[in-house]
Amino acid sequence: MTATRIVVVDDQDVVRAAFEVLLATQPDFAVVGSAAEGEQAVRICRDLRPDVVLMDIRMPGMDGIEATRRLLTDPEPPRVLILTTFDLDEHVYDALDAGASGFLLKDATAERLFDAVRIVAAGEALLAPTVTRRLVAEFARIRVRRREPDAALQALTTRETEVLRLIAEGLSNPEIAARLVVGEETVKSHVSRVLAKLGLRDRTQAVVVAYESGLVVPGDR
Amino acid sequence: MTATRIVVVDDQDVVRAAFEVLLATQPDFAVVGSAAEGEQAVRICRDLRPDVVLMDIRMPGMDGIEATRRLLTDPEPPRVLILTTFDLDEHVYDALDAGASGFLLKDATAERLFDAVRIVAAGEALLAPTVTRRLVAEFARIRVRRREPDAALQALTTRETEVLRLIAEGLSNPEIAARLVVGEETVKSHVSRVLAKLGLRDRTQAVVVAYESGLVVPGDR
DNA sequence: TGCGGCCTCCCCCGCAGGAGGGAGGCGGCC
DNA sequence: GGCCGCCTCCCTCCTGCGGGGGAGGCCGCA
Repeated sequence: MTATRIVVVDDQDVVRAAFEVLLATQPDFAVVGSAAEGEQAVRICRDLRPDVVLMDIRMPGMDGIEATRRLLTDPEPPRVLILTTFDLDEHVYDALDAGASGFLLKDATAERLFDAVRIVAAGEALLAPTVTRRLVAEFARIRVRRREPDAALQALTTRETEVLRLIAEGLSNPEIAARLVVGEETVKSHVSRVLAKLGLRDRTQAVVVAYESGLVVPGDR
Repeated sequence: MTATRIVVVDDQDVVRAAFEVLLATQPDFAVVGSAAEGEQAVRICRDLRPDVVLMDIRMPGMDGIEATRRLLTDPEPPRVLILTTFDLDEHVYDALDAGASGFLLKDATAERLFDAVRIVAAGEALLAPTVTRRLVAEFARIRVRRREPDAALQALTTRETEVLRLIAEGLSNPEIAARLVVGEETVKSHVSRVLAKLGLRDRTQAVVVAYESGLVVPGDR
């Protein structure tokens, strides 16, 4: 098996050199190039086609996030391993969005760095636990909501739920009546019962409940 | 530095034995125990206090997900590395939710397994790229919406946006007036201008726009 | 200096929408 | 058979909201 081809991107010469030396101690790694800035990194990777790019975020000129985004547009992009000083860095999510495969704190041990590069090169993703926790938390939030709308909504009849959903589309009573092909009076009594059952004052609050309960999900229309 | 203490949980004796032998080849690993089922795994971990648990998902009796959940209730829980046969396994998200630190395909190479254990032991999280991609995609969906609500909303002044946000909380005009410490008439004119600028008929539609545009995100309250 | 945008407050008007009743038809369940 | 829940429709009352004006004060910009 051939060595993992690596490019190091960091604006600080010392840091860059340190990583290069460190990585060179591993027989299965080959540092094929380096860059001090995003624009340069993109150009170099286009030529050298590394397997993994160690990418600093904060750099003069094009930053690591944008560089990552550019790199990922390539049909056969390298894996990008982001190096951050603080793992709570705001940019972490932007980097994920840009397509980074992982994060590593700059103060990680050499062994950790080696493991990380190998993991990322193999196509896995590596995340700091705090990041994962937040990601998972966000994700769990969506899923939980998606499977069980909300206790209170269970009290509604199918027709009432239907009406609530239409309210949450911003329809007026006459419009809902037209949509359901019933009289407006009918709609009004449905609406009244929905509000009563949910303990709400007006249809505006009903819309809020519809969204917050997960009965209606943004973007589903 | 002491060896990483590992417990292997898998209902198939052969698999369990294979992992034990494999892990034993590494000087920095120490397999301290194993279990064939969730209940047993929880009990064993309580006594042996391993650093990492290699956990199969599908098992008779208590499955890996539930076992993970139980293990994580411990004040100083072990890191759980889930072993799946297919990384598209439905349970992946449940496992993340339960607190697993990572996933590994059972057909991974020995080196990958070793790296994975070390990574997880160090407190990082390891995810298969497909899982990460889906997680990040979900997450990005939320964020994208969060940073750039919508073109039309840009036309609103800060005060108008503020009012829209309060409308989207289900507040009436008098309530908004109280909240902003201004007259109700003021609120009415703000509301009117919001509706006019966004081309809406009533506040109900304004709530819909607030959610659909991402100005307001379900669960943020 | 004047202009324009924003926030503030005020007026009148019309109406959709919500409260609070009642009532009939239909289906399922006991 | 009788009861009950759901869907349907009807009535009155009235208030909250939105439309359509106007107006004054403040600030930033030209």
